[in-house]
Order: sequence, then structure tokens, then C-alpha cells
Amino acid sequence: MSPVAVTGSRQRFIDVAVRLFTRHSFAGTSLQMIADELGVTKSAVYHHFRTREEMIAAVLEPLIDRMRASLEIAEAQRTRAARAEAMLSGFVDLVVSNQPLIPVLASDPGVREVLTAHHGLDDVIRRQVALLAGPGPAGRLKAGVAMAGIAGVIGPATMHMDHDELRGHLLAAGRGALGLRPPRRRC
Amino acid sequence: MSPVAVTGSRQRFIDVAVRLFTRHSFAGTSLQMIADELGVTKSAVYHHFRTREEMIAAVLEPLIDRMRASLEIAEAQRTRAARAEAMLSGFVDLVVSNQPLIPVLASDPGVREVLTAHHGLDDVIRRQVALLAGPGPAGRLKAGVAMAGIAGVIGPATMHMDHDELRGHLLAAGRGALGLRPPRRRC
Amino acid sequence: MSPVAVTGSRQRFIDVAVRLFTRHSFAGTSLQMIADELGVTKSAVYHHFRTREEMIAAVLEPLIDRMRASLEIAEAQRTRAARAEAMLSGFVDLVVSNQPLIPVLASDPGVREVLTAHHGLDDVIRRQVALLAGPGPAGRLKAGVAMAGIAGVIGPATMHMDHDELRGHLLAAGRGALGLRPPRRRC
Amino acid sequence: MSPVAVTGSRQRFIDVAVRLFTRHSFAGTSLQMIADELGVTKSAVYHHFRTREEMIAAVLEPLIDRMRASLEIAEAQRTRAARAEAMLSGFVDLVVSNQPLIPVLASDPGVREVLTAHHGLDDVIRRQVALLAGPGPAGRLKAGVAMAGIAGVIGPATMHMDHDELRGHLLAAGRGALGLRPPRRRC
DNA sequence: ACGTACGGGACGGCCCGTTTGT
DNA sequence: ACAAACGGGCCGTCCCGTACGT
Repeated sequence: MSPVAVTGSRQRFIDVAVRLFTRHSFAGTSLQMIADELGVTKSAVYHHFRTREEMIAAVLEPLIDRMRASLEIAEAQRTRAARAEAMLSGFVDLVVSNQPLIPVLASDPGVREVLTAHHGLDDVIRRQVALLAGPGPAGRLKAGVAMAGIAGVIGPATMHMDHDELRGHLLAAGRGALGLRPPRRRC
Repeated sequence: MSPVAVTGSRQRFIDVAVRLFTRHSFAGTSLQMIADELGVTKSAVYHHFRTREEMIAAVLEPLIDRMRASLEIAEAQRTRAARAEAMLSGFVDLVVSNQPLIPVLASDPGVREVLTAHHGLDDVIRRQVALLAGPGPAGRLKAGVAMAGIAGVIGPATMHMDHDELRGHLLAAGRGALGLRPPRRRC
Repeated sequence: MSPVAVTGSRQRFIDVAVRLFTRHSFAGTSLQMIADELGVTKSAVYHHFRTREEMIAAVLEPLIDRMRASLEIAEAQRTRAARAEAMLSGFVDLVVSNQPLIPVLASDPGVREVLTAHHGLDDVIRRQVALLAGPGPAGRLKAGVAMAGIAGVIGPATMHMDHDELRGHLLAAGRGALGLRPPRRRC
Repeated sequence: MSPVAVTGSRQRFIDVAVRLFTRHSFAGTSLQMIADELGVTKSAVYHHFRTREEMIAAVLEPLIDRMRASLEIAEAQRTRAARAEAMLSGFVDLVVSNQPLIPVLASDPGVREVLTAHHGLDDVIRRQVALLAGPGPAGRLKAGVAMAGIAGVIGPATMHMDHDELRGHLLAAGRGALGLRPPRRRC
């Protein structure tokens, strides 16, 4: 009807879902809570998402897609150092610019299960680790520490920090965990 | 009867609780599952722990106590570098030697809530961050990355690694994230 | 469909709740009993009343509202004797015409607690006693005896008596307990 | 052993039972609560009372026995007025001197059921009403109002009043409800 | 594009009472 | 004269999902 579309009433559901997932985690958020928050009934929710899994997918899929895109850019680099650096900074960028979603994705049991099943989340993670990791199990371990650390530190305390500053510190910490040297900037 | 003492039947409940919490997380483990695993009824569980909170407390309190002890040792060091180093290596030690409990403590929403309420978990964490952190918000951020990274990387993949090796790599990654130099060993 | 309107299916729940509360008291009536009586499941009950407190409130609130209305009429009288007389006869009217609800309201521990919390029941009672009572603790005591007596005598034995007759006897007993003279009827 | 008996440890159970029944009613008091209050386990309770019914009986039987005794004294009077007067004043005496037990006996659904079954409570009540009541249903009704009123007004507010004063007011209110004249005192 | 009504099932909590020891 | 351990069962709450109307 209207040319610009009314924000798609479906998007309103997603927005409040993100808010509630962030506050109470996925497992702690019932469809009833989402409906109540919007002042509608559960039926309205079910009209847009036929199951709970569809909800969490709708909320997190954009993020996963952006992760995959960033991942493919990194994989296209020529040297191993450049690939790791691109991977790391791309990851930090996504984390910083999607802070509310990060704890939902990272710290919720059951979310991983749903997402890995039909959306290839674990494939993405495997390739991320592969790019970041040096050789051997020690490399994968440090890559894991870096990613878990960067994602795990996100929370209420980081939500109000300046994005650029936050990005800088996370990059530095990640490089440190990985044992990488900071790259020379365009000189 | 049995010469070695019956281990207190209560301990049997804690043991299977740890196993199930590790496998399915706290929120994903019902009292019924614990009862079934032991071949008893929920009532038997209720006899030992009258609420779910009591269960998780009984499971994690020993770990928190050890954390506090390790923390106090670190706080007693004289130089700031020594305090940070003692804190980090004590933390890594505890993580490595209590791997099954770490994901339960770290990755489960609601567990934190219960533990911070009546057991001073957040006080412990605050003091840990204070010891690890350099000045300013950047310092606390890096301390958070280090701790979240070390705790967050624990999982099925690390469970079968050699403890000493694992400890070494985690220490290295933690020092890197914090920007610390490895200390000179008694020479 | 049906011309008379479907009575709102919610009202059907209230009706059987009243029946069962009258028969087994509030505390002695489980949601399961209500559901069984209607041939539905507990979920259906939950759909209309999310807690037991909501049920008892839905059942008794109309009565409390009528009590408040009758109370305010009595408070508007000019002489103290007229206020007491209006209060007493209004109370008796309500008791007689709501006999099934009276034991539920009066004789059930826990009901009072729920109703006083969010529905001002104790405020109503206090004002009722104030209207009935002469000065001093002795006055409040007699008012308490009168009200407790009138409400407490309701039961299976009174349920089948003629309403006008019942009303007359209760009024007489109440006046006696209070030490009031019967008012002269406009002659 | 000791000749005077150590208050009979059984009596300690009864004492706390009375306290808890008064505070939470019979139905709202679990064996566990009684055991906890005494710092023992439920087994200790079960050692003295094989079932919950035995507890409430042990608590209230003395009162019922005293009621029966007072009742038989009243029944032995020669005139109907003397019988009613003796009944009423005996009832008031018992109510005043056993205030904590009155709400337990009067206002708890299920208590009556237990007590009438094996202890003849309803027989006592029937005879009490017969003594107090004038002829016809109206008489029984007023007797019911008087007894329910006297018993029902007992509560926290009356607990701290002077016993003699309380007795006097209750007697007056009871006589009023019954339409009795105060008896001439031995002059 | 919703609301009304409900089924089926799980969960945490708590109860009463028994068995077995000591 | 107790304690430890447990069975069996009910209760209130709350969940996800469906069927059906409009």
C-alpha cells in the first residue's frame, strides 16, 4: 500500500524481541512477554513467526550474515597476517556495532543449538577460528580466548562507551591474546 | 558398614548435578533429570536441597571459595605487577583444574544472579578486575577481555588437553590481552 | 450466534468457582477441581485467571463493592443512631442476599489477606465498625460481635430460610448485641 | 525417670503447635514448620503424633472436654432461663480463657471435620444451641449469632484486654443477641 | 492481521507419611 | 527419642502451539 512501508509491523516484533532477549536472554523470554510488551496477544506473534526458533533466527540472522560477509572479505586477503588482521578487526567492528545482540548470541545455551542447526553458525565460527589461529592446538586455543574475550566483555558496562575507543581497546586486547603485532598503517 | 564411609549421600546428588549442569547448563537441568539420573524421585532431591538455588550454590560455592582464597593471596603481593601476575596465574589454575564447572558459572544467565545475591560473587569479580586492571576504563576493559576469554574458551575441546600445556597457553593469552610482560623466573 | 449472548465464557469459570469455594472453602478448592467441574484443563483456568488470587478477587470483588456502596450510604446519614441503623440493615441485606459468598469471605484464612492487600477490604471493615461502634473499646467489641455473629451464622441451615424472615431475625440479633433500640417506623 | 516429669517433651510439641496454628491456622501449618520451630526433624513429631489429625485433636481436645463439662453443668440447672444463662456465661468463660485456641477451632475449615468425626464436637455444639435457643428456628438462629459472634470477635485486638472486662462485654453482647434479661444477682 | 479459548505437558515446590537405622 | 533418606502425589504457575473465529 504505502510506498515506504509502515516499518513493517513485523519489524516492531523483532525490535521488542531484541530488547527482551537482551534483558532476559532468549531462554528467559516467553512469547507471552513479547506479546505483553507490545500490547497484543500471542496470536499476533504467531502470525509472524510460526515458532520460537523462527524468532531467534529472525533476530540473529542479519548478524550472522554480516559475520559471513566479513569473514569472506578476510579470507580473500593474500597473506596469513593480513587475513588474521582483517578477521579480527571485522569481528571487533561487528561486536561493537551490535552490542545488544552479542550476549544473546554468545551466552545463551540453546541459541547456539538452534542457529547451528539450520543457519551454519558453527561453520562460520570454525572458519573464523581457522583464520585467526596459528598452527596447532595452541593457535586455536588463543583464537578462542580472543573471540570469547571480545564477545564476553560486552555488557552494560560497555554499552555507553565511545564506539571508536571501544573498538581500539578490543583490537589491542585481541591482538595481545593472539600474539600479533599491530600492522603498519598505510605508509 | 562400608569401611571408607558412605561419602554422604548428599555428595552423590552434587556429583550428578555437576555432570548434568555441565552438559545441559543450569537452566536446562530440571530436578526431575537429576532424580532420574540417580534413580530416585524429586522428593529425594528436595530432601537435600529445598530449592534450586541451594543446588547451584552447593555446586559452585567451593569454587567461589577457592577463588576468594586465591584472590587474597594475590592481594597480599607487594608490587602491582606481582599482584596482577599472581591473580592471573591463580585464576588460570582454578579454571584449568575445574573445567567442568567453568561453563556453568560463566555462561549461564541466572546463575550469576543467584550467586551474586547471597554469596558475594560479584564482590570477588570486582576485586579480581581491580587487581588485573591498569588505570582507567581501558584497563578494566582489558581485564574483562582476559577473564572472559580464559573462562569462555573452556569447553569440550579443552577438556582433554594436557593441564600444564593448557595452563601455559592460557597464561600467555591472558598476559597478551592485558599487555603484560612475562615475569622473569627466579634467576 | 446464540441470541442471548454467550455470558462470556469467563463468567462460567466464576460461577463454578463460587460453587466450589462455598462447598470446600477457598483453600480447599484446587484449580484442578474447578477445571474438572467444567470438563476442561487447568490451562483453561489459567487463560482466564493467571493466579489464584485473581480468582478469589473476581469472585468476591462485586460483594466488596456492594459493601462499600452500602457503607457510603450509611455514612451519609445525619445522626449517629441513623448511621448505625443504616449500616446494620445494609450489612444484613448484603449478607442475606449473598449467602453462598459469606462463609468464603468470612471463614477462610488467607482470603482476608489477599483481599485486604489490594482491594481495601480492611478499610471497609474498619469503617463499618466505626459506624456501628459506640465509644471506647467496648463499643468496637460489640460491633465486632454483631458483625461476626451475623456473618458467622450463615451456613447450610440458613440457606433455605425465607429471606425476609431471616433478615428480620438477624437485624434483631444484631441490634441486641449492639444494645440498640429498634427505630420507630414512620408512624 | 524424674518423678515430676520434665514438662513431658510431648507438651513442648503441643505448645508450639498452638502458637503456629494460631498464627497460620491449622491447614496452613505443616509438620515441617512445627519441627523447624523446635529445631528437630519431622520424625520427632511423628514419634509423638502418628498423624496430623492426632495433633489437632491433642491441641483442641482439652478445650472440647472443658466445653462438655461446662455444658453439663448448664444442663443440670432447673429453669430454662438458668440453663441459658449458665450456658452463655460458661461459654464466655472458656472463650476468654482460651483465646489463642478459639480462632483455630472456629475459623478453620477441616478442623471441624476432624473434630466432629471422632470427638463429638458437633454433638456438643448441638446441645449448646439447644440450651441457648428459644423455640423455633428463630431461636436457633439467634443462638447461632450469639455464639458465632462471641467466638468470631476473638483476635489480636482482644488478646490484650483485661479478662474480666472482656468477659463482661461479651456476656452483655451475647445476652443482647439472644434477647435475654440480665439475671438478678443474689440479693 | 489479529483475538478467544483451550490442550498437553513440564517445572519447582511442598506436603504427609513410611522405612530403616542408632 | 530421635535422624536420615525417600516415595508418591498434588498444587500453582507457566510454557508452546493449535483451532477457530472475524
